[in-house]
Amino acid sequence: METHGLFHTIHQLSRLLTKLVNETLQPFGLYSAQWAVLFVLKTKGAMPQSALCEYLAVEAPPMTRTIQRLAKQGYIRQVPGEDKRIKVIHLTEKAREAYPEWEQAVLSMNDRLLERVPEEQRTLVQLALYDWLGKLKGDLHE
Amino acid sequence: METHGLFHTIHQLSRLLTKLVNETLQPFGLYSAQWAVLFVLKTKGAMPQSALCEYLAVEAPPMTRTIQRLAKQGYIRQVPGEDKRIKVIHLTEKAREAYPEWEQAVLSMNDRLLERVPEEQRTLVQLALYDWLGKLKGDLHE
DNA sequence: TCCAATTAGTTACTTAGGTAACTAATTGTA
DNA sequence: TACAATTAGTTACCTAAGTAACTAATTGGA
Repeated sequence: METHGLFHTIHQLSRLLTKLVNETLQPFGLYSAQWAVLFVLKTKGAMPQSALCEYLAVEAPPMTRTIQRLAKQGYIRQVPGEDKRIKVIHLTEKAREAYPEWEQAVLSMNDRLLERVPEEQRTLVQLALYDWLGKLKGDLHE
Repeated sequence: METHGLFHTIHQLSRLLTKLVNETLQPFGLYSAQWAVLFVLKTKGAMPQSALCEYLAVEAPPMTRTIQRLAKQGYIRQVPGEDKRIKVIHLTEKAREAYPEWEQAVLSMNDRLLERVPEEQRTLVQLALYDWLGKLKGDLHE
């Protein structure tokens, strides 16, 4: 198991986790990319679209699409900022009402996914990956 | 940094790694999904398309597409098996000739990506993730 | 033996992400 | 101040992976 093994494992994990979250959210008509946005808005409050991109480390075009779908579903509002280029994204009342149910489903799924990983190991892996990601992103901008 | 953090980190890593490999392979007109197939064929030898799917943990339709593109580029041949449903995928001579150059580029990129991660930590994370992935896949089939 | 069930692969359509090229608004500078 | 450069967001088109529904070949059971 050399470098290929690690990369392949990460890709597989990423795909599998997305798939399981999608299954969890299916009853609510949501997909993982939409959930990520809703979660950030609920946790951090309303923010410009560009801030959502930065926070989720996603380029602008996919964010535009996700935002547009959420708007169509009535879960967010796009409020023009005083800088007229900016769209500030707000959760709607409809989203705030439904949110606890979504969150409950996702959190209990997450717990189920992680219950087989010992707490200590989990933290260790998390820190190591986070650190590695940071270094990689740092390398890119130099 | 709770469960969301870990999942988000894994997704970001996966996307970033794919992106960097794609950049590495761009001069050769290859993409990461194609490289994965070429690597397996070179390492394990010719095999049916279904075996490639299983090995790379990818569903049949994306594999069909990748195979078709590789065939169009002249890097693989699809040889009908004695069971006429099966297509056995072989590397062509053209692919074998170019392979060392591809491999050199990818391996040196991989080394560069991992050079900032201490050897010991790397092994530890690799084993932990591999173990976790195995448990998750096990849970699915029960 | 013959027909139902399974298997290998394909086709059509979906989510999710990326880059390049664009528009409109704003900022900075000669 | 006027115009160039930058920024926010969109549009068009790309890779990559997924599901559902299909065809063709093979296997197994009544």
